[in-house]
This record gives sequence, C-alpha cells and structure tokens, in this order.
Amino acid sequence: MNDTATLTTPAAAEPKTLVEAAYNRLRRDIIEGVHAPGEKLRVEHLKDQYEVGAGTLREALLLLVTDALVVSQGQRGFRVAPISLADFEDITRTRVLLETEALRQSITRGDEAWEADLVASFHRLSRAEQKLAEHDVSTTEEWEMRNRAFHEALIAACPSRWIRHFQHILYQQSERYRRISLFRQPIPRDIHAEHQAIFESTLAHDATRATSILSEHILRTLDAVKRMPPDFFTKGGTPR
Amino acid sequence: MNDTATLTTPAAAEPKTLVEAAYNRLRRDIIEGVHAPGEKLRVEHLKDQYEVGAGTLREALLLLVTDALVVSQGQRGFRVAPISLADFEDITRTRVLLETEALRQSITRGDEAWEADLVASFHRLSRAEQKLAEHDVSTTEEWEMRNRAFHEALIAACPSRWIRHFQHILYQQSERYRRISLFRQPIPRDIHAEHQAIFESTLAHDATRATSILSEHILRTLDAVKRMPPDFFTKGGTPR
DNA sequence: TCAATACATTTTCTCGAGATTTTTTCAGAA
DNA sequence: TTCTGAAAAAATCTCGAGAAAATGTATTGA
Repeated sequence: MNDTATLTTPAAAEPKTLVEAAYNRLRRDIIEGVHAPGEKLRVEHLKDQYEVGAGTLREALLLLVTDALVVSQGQRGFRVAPISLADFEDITRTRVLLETEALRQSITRGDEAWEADLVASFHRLSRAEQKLAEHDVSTTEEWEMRNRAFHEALIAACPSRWIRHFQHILYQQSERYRRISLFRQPIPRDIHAEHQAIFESTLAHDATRATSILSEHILRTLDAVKRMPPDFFTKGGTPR
Repeated sequence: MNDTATLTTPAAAEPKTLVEAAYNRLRRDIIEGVHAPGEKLRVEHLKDQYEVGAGTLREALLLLVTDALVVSQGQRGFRVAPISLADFEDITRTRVLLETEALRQSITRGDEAWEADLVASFHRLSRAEQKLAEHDVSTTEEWEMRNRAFHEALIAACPSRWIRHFQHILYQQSERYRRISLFRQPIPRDIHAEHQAIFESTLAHDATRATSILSEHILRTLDAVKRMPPDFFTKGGTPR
C-alpha cells in the first residue's frame, strides 16, 4: 500500500520476516487477552510456542514495546503491559482529543475519494452490525475489524501523520480493554445508531456535530468499563 | 526514578544492558545529526563503532523505531528517519495541540511541589540563557537539556501519561530538526522573554494566556525552519 | 547502444550456545 | 517460627556463525 514507512507499524501489511510474523501473532494474542495483562513473557517458553529462535522472539517483543503492549524492565525480561481503570480513562480521553481534531481536519480537507472510501467502510460496518443484531456471534471478529476500519476511514483525510499514528496506537490500546472486558457481552448500546449519526454529519461536513457525537461515542465505552466489577482490574482481566 | 515503566522510554535513566547503552548512544547521534537523515544504518559497520555484537545493535535499532528516529524496511535493513518540511510542520502543530492541552491540565491540577519544580527549572534555564547571551557557545548543550527540562516541568502535573508520552516523542523529533538546522546559529529570537512570559502566566494560573504564548513559542520555530534554504531538506540536513 | 539475464558480492536475518544476572530454594541461626 | 544468607536453578542478555535475501556487476544477445 504505502512504501514510505515512516510512521506505519513495522509489519502493517503482510509479514516478510519471521520477526514481523511473530510480532503480529503476539500482538493479536495480547490484544485478545490470550496473554493476560501483567503476565510475564518468558522468551524460553514463547519461542517454542511461536516456533522461532530466542533472538527472533526477543526482537518481536521489542517491537511490541513500541505499541506499549509490552513493557521491558531492565534486566528482568518482558511483561504484558498492565491495565487499570486510570489508564483506560487516560487512553479514552486522549483518544477523544486526537480523534476529534483528526476528524475536524478530515472534514475540512477530505476530497471525493475520501468520501467514497468512507461510504464503503460504513456500509461494510453496517452489514456486520446487522448480523450482530441477529445474534450471529461468529461475526464479532469481523465487526472488530470493520469498526476499526471505519474509525480510520473517518480520519483518513487528516493530513497529520503523527495524529493518525498516535490515534492508531490508542485505538489498539482501547481495543485490548474492550476485548478483555466486554468480549462476550452482547453490545448493550445502539452502536449502529451512533455510527450512523457520526457518518451522516461527517458527510454533511458538519464538523461541530460530527466531533461532538464522536466524542460521546468514545466516552460511552469508558462508562461501560467503569461499570465493571471493582476488582476487575486488580485481577488483571478475564482470562479465557 | 519511577519504576512503573509503562510509558517511559526503555532506558530513561541509566542503561543497565548493552542494548540500552547502544540505544542511548545511537539516539544521541541521530538527534545531533551525526547520522544524517535518510542514511542507511548497516549493522555490520555500526557494531564495531558502538562496540557491541550484531544482534545487540539490531535490538537497539529496533528500539529506535519506537521513537520514529529509525525506520526499518522489511528485508532491507534500517535507515535514519528522513526529514522534510511537511514532517516538521506536522510535528510542530501536533506538539501545539498536545502541549497546550497538557499545560492547561497541568495548571488546573498542579500542586505546590509542581510549582516549586517549575520555578527551579526555569531558574536553571534562565542561567543557561544568560550565559548564551554572553556568547558562551560551550553551554549550548546544557541549554538544550534545560530547555527540555523546562518544557517537561511545565506539563509535569498533567495527569495524562499518554499525552506526556506523545509530547516526549514529538519534542525529541523537533529537537532533531532544531539541532540539524540551527545548531550553530546564534538564537535570533528573544527566547528568554518568551520563556519568562510562559513561566509567569503559568504560575499565575492564567491558562488561557499561558497556552497562547506557549503555542506561539512553539510555532515560531516552525517559521525559522521555513526560512531555511529550499534545498535544505532534499539534501538531508547539514552534515557535521 | 541498450536491455535482459546470470553471477558474485554484500547485507540482512536467523539460530543456538555461552556468560551474567535475577529469582528461587533451602539450610542454619536467632 | 521467622529471618538471614548462601547455593542452586532459571531466565535473560550477548555474541558469532550460517542461511536467506537484496544489491551490484558483468556478460550475452538483439
């Protein structure tokens, strides 16, 4: 897709090296909660599980530090980044700050190609939400992907690579929280209506309204997590 | 200093592993322009220069990808992140967005300890600027450190680790631009007056005024870089 | 002269083993 | 019983050599 890889995650497209492959698999497993928050990541064990050498796995773990999904502590190895309510609140509010600004710029600068892509990705998301409403649980994974694609399409016309880069990292973080906490719950809010409202006001170039709804949309997830049992974060999330 | 290393750069304090040591030295050299933007970073050559093994240097380079000071391209090795006017403009504007918000929160939430630290770091910066005004060029390095410390002290009371984290990365980036382009030039603007204005309005809890001046302060550097010769960025900066 | 293919060199990527460091275990003393 | 400290175990960090890939060069044919 793009070759100027200044600010794209190292292995955005398809992995060409073993490090990138291991990085992708590890990232997925961490976001999906296979490796619980705070869990120690022992190279000796993981290298067999992911079928790579020790050095290779180390490099993959180092790349995950970039995304703040893994923390490395001096001479004491690696650990899955811990979670906390305070951290999620921080992530959410910073996301609001960046994503609303990005959307504002996107609406101002977006051309027809951007609009077309946005329409397409909203359509794909709507279909997934339709299936989800019919209690077709198998499409949850697909919904996650399309939800992410929709949020990225909204701000795709924002000219700031840095804002998009930071947004990407924060979205990834919030996805981890969402999956760990709400994975199995049927989605209670009428998310589709929220998406539609964001979509329509964006297409209408109503930046004030669009950013306002997007802001509430993101913040609502925070309320949902706040309603989790109080001991949820101390226990490090729900294991599989 | 802090042990909860969730969002701190891996080797913030003193390096305890060879990887961190090499990472620190490499980062300094890139920021200071020893390795020019776009330059290819060959592991085989650099491992002798930095006196570590090949694998170790690879890991250090991977860590630098975190800071977006190095880009890795699939199977084609590492490169110093390129520079461009567009990128610097992006960095600067994003910095304004984050740093003003951080300052606003800092002013709201800051306690007496924060104020005391701020007074101290402003004092240290003032002394350095005094020496600089007396054409004592040897203190430029010290001024860089204290300028950074002052900007960090301003937002130290901002409760958002993520905003501070992103600000840290962006400051590092802009430092690279500033050093590559303006290192030898005597600083033309009356930066001390700007710093003093920011400092005083912050202490007075005048968030509107403080963020406004900070905003202009950061943007002024952009104007300075814009006045560089047009072929500056295509040539990849001024080598030593 | 130019283009295309094949070869040779360089560089990156990968792996396993040795050296340090951290963590755990366990015996002995207070 | 509880604490201390040393030895054992485990894990991390580091390094150099071999395999895979990319780049550069030369040769061949049109």
